[in-house]
Amino acid sequence: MIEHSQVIEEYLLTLYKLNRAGETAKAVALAKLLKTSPPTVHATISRMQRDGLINVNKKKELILTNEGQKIAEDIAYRHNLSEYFLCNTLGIPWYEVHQHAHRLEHAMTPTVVQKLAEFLGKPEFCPHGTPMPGTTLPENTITLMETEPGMIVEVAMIGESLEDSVDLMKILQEHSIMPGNRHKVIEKTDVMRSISLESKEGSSSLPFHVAEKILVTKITKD
Amino acid sequence: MIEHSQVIEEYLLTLYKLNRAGETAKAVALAKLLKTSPPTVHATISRMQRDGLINVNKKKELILTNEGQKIAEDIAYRHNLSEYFLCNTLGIPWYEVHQHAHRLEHAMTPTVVQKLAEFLGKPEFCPHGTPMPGTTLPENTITLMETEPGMIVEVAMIGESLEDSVDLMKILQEHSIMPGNRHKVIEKTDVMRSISLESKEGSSSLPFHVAEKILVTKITKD
DNA sequence: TATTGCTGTTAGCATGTGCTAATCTCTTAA
DNA sequence: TTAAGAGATTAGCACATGCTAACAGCAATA
Repeated sequence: MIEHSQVIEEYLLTLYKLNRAGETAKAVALAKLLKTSPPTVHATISRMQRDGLINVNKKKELILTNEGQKIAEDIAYRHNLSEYFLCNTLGIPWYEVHQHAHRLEHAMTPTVVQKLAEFLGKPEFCPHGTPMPGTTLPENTITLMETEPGMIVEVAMIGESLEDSVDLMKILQEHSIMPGNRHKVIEKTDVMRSISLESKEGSSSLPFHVAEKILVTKITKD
Repeated sequence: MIEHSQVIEEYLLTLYKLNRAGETAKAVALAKLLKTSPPTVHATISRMQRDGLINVNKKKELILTNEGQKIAEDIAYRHNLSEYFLCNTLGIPWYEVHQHAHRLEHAMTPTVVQKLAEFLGKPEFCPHGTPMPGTTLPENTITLMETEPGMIVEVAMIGESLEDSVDLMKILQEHSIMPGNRHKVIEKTDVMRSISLESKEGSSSLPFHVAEKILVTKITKD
C-alpha cells in the first residue's frame, strides 16, 4: 500500500465518512468539509483519479476505488484507535480527542497501529461510538429524530460530522450525551425545531439538525 | 509558538542534535543527514533565516535563534517521549522505536505531549539514554573510545547519530549494549580499529566510529 | 421559455519542497 | 603561485497544494 500525503489521506477519510453517513460525495461537499476552495478540490481529486484512488461517475459523484477504500479504512482505524487511546489511556477530554487524533492518524506506522491496538485490547468502537471499519452498530439503532416522546434510549453513536465542532461536543459531554448513557425523550417541538431529553444528570435540548446525527437504541424498560 | 512544517521541524531537530553532539552545523552536514541535495538545503535554510529560526555567521555555520532553539527542544522532547512510550508501553523493539517516533513527533499537540508525559511519569531519558531537553547526563560519562582494557563500564547513552541505522541498533540490542547494562572492556585494537567487550550476555566487538558515539560511566567494582 | 443559481472547470498565480547542471569561492596542497 | 577540491550558490525545472477571478453547464423555477 503506497504512502500518500496527509492531504490525500484527509480527502480519502472525508469521502469514506460521507459514504458511511449515506451522503452523496461530490466535490462541493469536500470543499465545505475540508475548508478549501472548489478549484483546489478539483485539482486534488484529479490527482486522486490519476493515482487510482477514486472514480468519478456521470453524476459527478466521487467513488472510492478498492484501493482508495482500503486506505480510507486504514486511516479511519488509526483515527478511531487514537481517539480511544487519548480518551481512555491519557484521559484527554472526550469532547476534544477528535482534534488530536486528527493529527496522529497520519503519523502511525503499521507497527505502531498493531501494537497500540493490542495494548488497548482491540477496541471495536471509538469513544464517540463510531465502529471501527469492519465492525457495525447493532441493527436496532435509530436516530434521535426517529424517537417518540416517552421513549427511553441509550446513546450509541455521535455522528462523525458533529465531532468537528469542539463547542458542540463539549455541550454534549456536559449533558452526558455520550455512548452508553440513557436519556428519556421528553418532547419534540416543531416550533423550536428541537428535542428535549431528561436523564439522571438533568435535562437537555437538542436542535433537530443535531438530533439527526445522534444514533440511539430503544430501551424497553427503565 | 508558530506551527512549522514537518520539513522545517526536521531541519531544526537535526541542527539541535548536531549542536548537542558538539559538531559544526553547516549546510553540507544537513544535506547528508537529511538525504537532500545541497541546493534544496540552501533554499530551505534561506526560508528558515527569513522566518527567524536560524542565523548564518561568516563561517557559514548555522546558529539556532532563541525561537529556533525553543522549537527544536520541543520537537526533541516529543521525539524522546514517543520513543519512551513506544518502547516501554507498547513494547515495540528498542532498536526500531526511533523510526516510528520520527513520524509521531510531528503530530503531537501540546495537550497530547503533556498528558503523555504525565502518563509515563515524566521520564528524563529516552530508551537510548538521550536526556530530555533540560536534563543532562551524569558528569562522569565518557565515550567508549576513552575507556581502557579492564574497565567495567555501564552504558549511559547511544549517540543519536547511531539511531538512524536500524541494522546497527539491532546489533547493539543483540549484544545488550543498551543503557543500564554493564560491560567489561577487553581490548582496543588499532589494527582492527575496534573495541571488544564482554558481558553476561557474551562478547561483542565495536568499530571505533561506533565506540566514539557510545557514552558510558566507569564502574569501580564489578 | 428565460432566468437564476448551484456546481464544476479553466486560467493564472504563489509558495514550499524537491531535483540536476553549472558556476563561484575559498582553503589547502603541490 | 597555481591547481584541486570542498562547499555554497544560482539557474532552471517539476510537482503538490493553496488561492481568486472568470466562465461553462445544467437544473429548477418564475
